[in-house]
Amino acid sequence: MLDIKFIRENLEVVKMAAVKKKIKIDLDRLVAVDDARREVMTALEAKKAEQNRVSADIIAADAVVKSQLITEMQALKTEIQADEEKLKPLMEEWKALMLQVPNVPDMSVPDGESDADNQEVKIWNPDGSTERPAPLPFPMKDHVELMTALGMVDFERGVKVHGFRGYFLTGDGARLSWAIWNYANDFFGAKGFEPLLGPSIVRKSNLYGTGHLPNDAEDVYNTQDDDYLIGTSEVSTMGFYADEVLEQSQFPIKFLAFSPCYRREAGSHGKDTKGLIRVHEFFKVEQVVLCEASHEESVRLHEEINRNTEEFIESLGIPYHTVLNCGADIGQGQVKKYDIELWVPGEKTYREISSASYFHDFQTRRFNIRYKNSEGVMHYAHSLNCTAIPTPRILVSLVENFQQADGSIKIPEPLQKYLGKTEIK
RNA sequence: GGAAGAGUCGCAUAGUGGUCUAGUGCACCGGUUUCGAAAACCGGCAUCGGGGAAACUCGAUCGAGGGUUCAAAUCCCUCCUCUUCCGCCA
Repeated sequence: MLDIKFIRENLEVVKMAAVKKKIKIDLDRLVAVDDARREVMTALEAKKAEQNRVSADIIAADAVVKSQLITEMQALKTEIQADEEKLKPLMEEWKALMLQVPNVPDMSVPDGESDADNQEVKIWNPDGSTERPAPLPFPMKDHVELMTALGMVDFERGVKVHGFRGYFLTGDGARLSWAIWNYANDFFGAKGFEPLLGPSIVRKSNLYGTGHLPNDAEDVYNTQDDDYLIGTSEVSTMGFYADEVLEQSQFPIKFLAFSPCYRREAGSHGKDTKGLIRVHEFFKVEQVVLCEASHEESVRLHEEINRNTEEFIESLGIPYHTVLNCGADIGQGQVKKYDIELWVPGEKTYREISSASYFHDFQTRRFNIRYKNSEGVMHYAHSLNCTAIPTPRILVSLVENFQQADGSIKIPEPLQKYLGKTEIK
């Protein structure tokens, strides 16, 4: 949500933002509706002021004058009701349009038509080279073959129980997941993140707050009670402080949230039909940050949380690159986004593992999360988030990159103590 | 799932149709006093929206949304949340 005042005063900037993000919205219509809304509101408020004034007279008046005034007010009431009826459809259209307005992307966000236009800003390899990794020096297996052979995953029974994209993690697949979660908790905990386990069934309002609704409705599961399953713990974590006034001294607030994540993956039925890359239900450890309303602070923390995840991946020794997402590949509320993508030898390409975004006050306006600064002035906080680690997707790169010629998997050093062994075979 | 009670400004509370421009206490901020502090006293102290250069002004907000009324914190309806009790349950 942007401030209507900002939209009116910077209309061309917001129009450019919509073009850059490939979002279709009629901003001239919004301004016209806002004009009409203001006009009706001004007339309505003048009538209410009159009503309030005469109300005071009615109390003091004698019986004759009183009944006369009441008759007058009955007529005024009809007019007020008529204005309110006029205002209703205007407000509905106004709100619907306001929910569509994109946040303005940062100057540094490149133009582009799709994720193919994201800019690679970094390539990292354990050996220090900055080239794409070479093929493995032996006939390699993909993660489906590897993990099935090692009893780490059971797709057949997963599909039997859940259907398309169903899976069970079994044996060392499950153990490795626990090891990753525990390692992530320690790793990010050492960076000042406070663990948070919250609801994964939430009220609709939280998805409007994060910006997942109204635009991504088809990708979200809901329940017969009109509650929704979260696609990321960002949703419930942002809701944590909804409608609250925080202290500036609390900032930056850093949560490490962990939750199951549910995504319908509508519109991607044909993609990634095998394996653990794209599933309906997964788990994710997520960095969620609230800070003071300062662009510089948002930028600083954005770089920081993205770097946190890079460091986590580096500690595991998995080749990755980082991309700066282009305008078409960043969400409605996001100002700027980096994706970290891990090398998947079986596909000879990088696959997204993490997404770091900042929103300025786009989300906190919708959630009504504010704080008083040192001068006692109320501000909306800024919000950011970045994936710490998703499972099981991380397993794909992990097992494929660490596979040995004999089909066993070497375990990265930091995970060994959490898993209790140095290899899976 | 059932029953009863409750939701008022950061906190605690008053307020059963018009004198509520929502009172009071605490907390907080400024001042007087003091060597300094405490206490006391004086003053300030919600948010959002419209108009205005500003002083200011108008409106909205008493959990949310509707309704009754000339007029609603107050009456009615629906919903949400919390508390207590019963039932069920990990």
